[in-house]
Amino acid sequence: MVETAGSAGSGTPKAMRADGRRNRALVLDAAIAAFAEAGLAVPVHEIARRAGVGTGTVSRHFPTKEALFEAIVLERVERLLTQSRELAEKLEPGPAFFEFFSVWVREGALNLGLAQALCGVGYDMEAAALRSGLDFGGALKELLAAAQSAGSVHADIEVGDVKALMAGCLTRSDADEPARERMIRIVCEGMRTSEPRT
Amino acid sequence: MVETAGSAGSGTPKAMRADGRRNRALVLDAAIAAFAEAGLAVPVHEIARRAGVGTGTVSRHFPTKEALFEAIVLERVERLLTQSRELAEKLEPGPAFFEFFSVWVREGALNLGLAQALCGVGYDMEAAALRSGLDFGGALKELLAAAQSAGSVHADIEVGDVKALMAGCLTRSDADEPARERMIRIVCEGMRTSEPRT
DNA sequence: AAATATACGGGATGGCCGTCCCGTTTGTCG
DNA sequence: CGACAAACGGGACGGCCATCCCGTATATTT
Repeated sequence: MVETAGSAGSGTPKAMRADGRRNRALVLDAAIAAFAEAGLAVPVHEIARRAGVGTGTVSRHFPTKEALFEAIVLERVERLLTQSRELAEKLEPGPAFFEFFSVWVREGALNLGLAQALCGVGYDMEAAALRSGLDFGGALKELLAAAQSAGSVHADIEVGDVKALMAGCLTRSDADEPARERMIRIVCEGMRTSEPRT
Repeated sequence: MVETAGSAGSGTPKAMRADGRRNRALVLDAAIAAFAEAGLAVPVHEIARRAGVGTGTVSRHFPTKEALFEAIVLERVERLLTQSRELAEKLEPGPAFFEFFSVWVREGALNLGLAQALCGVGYDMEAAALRSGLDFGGALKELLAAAQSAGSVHADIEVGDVKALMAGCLTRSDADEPARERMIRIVCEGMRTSEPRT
């Protein structure tokens, strides 16, 4: 299940009806599952069906399909950004950067919707995130710069390169877990200045 | 411009009218440009408009949008496969493999349609190619196996990994040429057993 | 328990797009 | 030059889908 409160946490505007909260949560859960499996392409109709509600109920809680998608994706982005901040504190710059990369790929791989958001397929996640005060690009930029200053990552690599390769590791239909790890390793080794090779 | 003949080169079934050939070529050219820019998402109407013909003319020459897309993509795939066969003869296994990878990425980067075909976005290029006797997967597999036998590429890497990473280097909206080369280098270095670093 | 606002469902609406059709035009051959 | 088939154009059709609307059902309040 998911948080049961109203959309924006600005006070309690009026107190929601109980079935309202319940259905909202049902829709969110159904949407999370549906988007994870089929990405943005899933019809709203289908989400409503899964949630066991009418399409009107979906529309009322989330005015557009994009709004629903965004609510879900941004929540996940926020969690991952928090995680990345912790990484930056606990680890050396190099490992922090590589771990950040791996975490995002692993998470995105379980979630077609997030992967599409990261790849910018039909939805500009970064812009939406920025609108909500979540600076994905900035976080990546900092970790990359630190890792480069520490000499762990080739100096000529740019943020966009990393994002694209991240997306690359996600754009795979038959991604079983070992395959994903191999791809992560390939890209990380390619970015690394020295080569430990496991 | 493009080849002006009828679809399958099996003899001359009936002799096409001159305007027929001309319009067919116009449609192909327009479609090549449109698919390269916008990928499969481009509406057939738009292709017709660009070609300066009616939508009916497009439909008549190519019964479905997919058929048109396929005609274009497979022609390019064929050329690239020929090129890859030449690489396999002229170069050592390792360099041949890396060059193959680079060539496909460079080519695909100029062509959103081809990139989508490679990534399997809404169209299974490999299956279509196989139907036409073009074995993309097989060619890649051979080059990879040879490079691995020669010890140039990590032994645990699989064909699917390479395809996915190839796709990854293509899934980038803001791909200027140096960025593309950086990504190619990153991935190739990551796959390579020893690390020359330029 | 009655009153009222809130939420529900799912059909109606409108837009987009691929494909097909048919009245009209035009190239080709005798 | 005349006749005929080939090709054209673009409107019609049908399917898909997001969004909106409104009569009905129900939670909440007094």
